[in-house]
Amino acid sequence: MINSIGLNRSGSVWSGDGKQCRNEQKSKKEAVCMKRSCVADVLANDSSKVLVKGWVHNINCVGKIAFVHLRDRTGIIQIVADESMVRDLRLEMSIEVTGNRVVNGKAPSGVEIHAEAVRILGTVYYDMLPFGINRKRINASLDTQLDHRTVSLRPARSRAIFRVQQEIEEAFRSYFREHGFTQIHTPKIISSATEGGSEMFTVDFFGRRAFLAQSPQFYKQMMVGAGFERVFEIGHAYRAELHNTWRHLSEYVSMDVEMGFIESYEDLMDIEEGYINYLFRHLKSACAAELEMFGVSLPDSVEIPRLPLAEAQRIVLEKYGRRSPLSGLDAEGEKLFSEYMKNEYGTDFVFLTKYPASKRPMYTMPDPENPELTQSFDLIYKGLEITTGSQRIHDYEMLKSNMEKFGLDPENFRFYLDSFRYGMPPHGGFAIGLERITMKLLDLDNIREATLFPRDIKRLEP
RNA sequence: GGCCCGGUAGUUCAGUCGGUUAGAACGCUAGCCUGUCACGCUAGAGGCCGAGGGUUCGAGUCCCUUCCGGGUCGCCA
Repeated sequence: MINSIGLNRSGSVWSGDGKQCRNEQKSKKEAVCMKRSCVADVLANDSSKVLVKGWVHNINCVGKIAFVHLRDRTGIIQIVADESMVRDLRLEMSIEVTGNRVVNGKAPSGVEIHAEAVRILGTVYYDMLPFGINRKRINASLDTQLDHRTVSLRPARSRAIFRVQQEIEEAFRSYFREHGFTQIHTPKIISSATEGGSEMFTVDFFGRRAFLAQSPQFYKQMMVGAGFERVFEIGHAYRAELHNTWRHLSEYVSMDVEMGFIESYEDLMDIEEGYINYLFRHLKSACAAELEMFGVSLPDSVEIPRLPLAEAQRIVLEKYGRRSPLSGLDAEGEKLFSEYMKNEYGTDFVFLTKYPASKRPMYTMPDPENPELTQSFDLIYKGLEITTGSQRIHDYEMLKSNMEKFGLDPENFRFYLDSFRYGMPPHGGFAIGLERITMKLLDLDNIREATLFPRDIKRLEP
């Protein structure tokens, strides 16, 4: 049943001739008493009269009959109303609608609401939306979308990325807790560089020079030594590097792991491989709809090949004629090598091991067979490095002399080094870039899509 | 930061050899249309061509500077 009701700017309901009429008063009263239903519930559950709240996703008038698509966090439903009832609606207003739930094959989702009353809850103040968001894809550049983040996140597809990201984090937390790890939070304002120093943000800390942590490295190692044995942290890391690429952020979420009493760095790869398998199982049940939205199907189990970096470099050179830098593979090399692994072994993942000592931080354990190399690894996923890890040096004297070998003054790392004087066990760890794994899992083109408010060399707002 | 490419309507883009009043699609506004779902039809509004300087009778178009964006390298998750 469709009534002729107009709306004034303040959002109250009036009849067409300006007199508030009894029926509408009644339905407004009902709206106040009724409990709000989410769109997904209305679609799923059989109930005659409903109250829904959400945003105006689309308005489409055919003669005197109006089709308004209302979007809330759970979905989109079609509202059918008289054209006069929705005359004052504009896209993206927040509204509430009371009406009758009707099963109708002609409705996009099979169910629609025949409106009795429409009320504006939150009006809009724009001449023009910055870009359309009610089509299959947003037709605006990523940069434009990021400038208007509260608009670009509105389509379900945009928000689905962060639902998946939440579950990646959730799986990380539950997997490592199940394996005896303790979640920690370490300081982000720190006094010294962990691995270099040039790429850190400086902070004025009450007149002293401080830095934003580029990694929780020192502190997570110290917590292994402090008796936790196994720790993990999910927190921001900061990099002041002067690059602007699809895979870099100045502020990103690092999922860090550090594990004591290991036999070798193989233990670290074992546990990370376990996490990847756990994660995929978790996502398949927790995010089935989101994965489908992105056309992603995950394997039931993943076995990750491990091979030395030098071997990968040789393959990239021999198969693709591309020379690699000493430090590893460049972006193109990582892509080519991932292609090779996909074709030869049918896997999206590969552990590259034994990076050269000169290209790894001073705390990395050298390879006993070749001191030029290290007990280290990267995890490459779909052509992108998503993890760096290694066994660490746990002997005080060895660590101290390695610092000197790297041209660093051990005095500058006193607080870190001192913690190695009290029986530090053999240990190691790794970190997974949360936005990177999210991006690759959903086959996104740019890491900024997997970040609510990305920070990069050019972007400090919003 | 180095190198390469770009910046034209709200958005995404076209714009020939430097030459009249700068175009399209979507979006927006008004009107018509009772089952739309990329609705349809008619009309309309919307531009300091990123900014600044230069060459020229004349610059969206050529040159310089600068800002912004895309790619890439070193580095990294």
